[in-house]
Amino acid sequence: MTQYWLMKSEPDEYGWDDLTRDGETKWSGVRNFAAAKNMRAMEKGDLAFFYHSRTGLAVVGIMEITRSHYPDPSADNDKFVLVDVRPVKALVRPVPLQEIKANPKLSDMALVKQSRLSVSPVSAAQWVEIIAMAEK
DNA sequence: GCCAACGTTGGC
DNA sequence: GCCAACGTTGGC
Repeated sequence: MTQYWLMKSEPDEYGWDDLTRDGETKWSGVRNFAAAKNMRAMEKGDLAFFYHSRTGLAVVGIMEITRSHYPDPSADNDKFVLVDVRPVKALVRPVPLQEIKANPKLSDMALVKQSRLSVSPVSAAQWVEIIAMAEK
């Protein structure tokens, strides 16, 4: 069963355009236990939204997890992991945080409830809802 | 750029 | 093991 996720990055640091240019990237730099736990739960083939934080504030694209978690060589212990991701496609229209917050169907999203969590789970219903919003 | 929220660290 | 201090994130 495919699981769904949402992963944040600041577009100034590493944005959707960088990912599409690279074709694939290692999702690194996560130093938060809750986020790392979510990364450990990811499986190859899972899908994830790419969210632009700070200066973008919108869900912009869809990624696929191409490699499940493995140790982060830049971490000084084994608590933190990496996954590999590739871009699947950009959303027809980016879905802004404002609209997500305004949508009662999405009020339970970790993105809304726990804004600082950089890697969070998305339910199938939430996933479908955001795709629908992008196609409006 | 500011600051609130919250996760982590470290002294006790 | 608790909790105050500190650091980081991310919306505004």
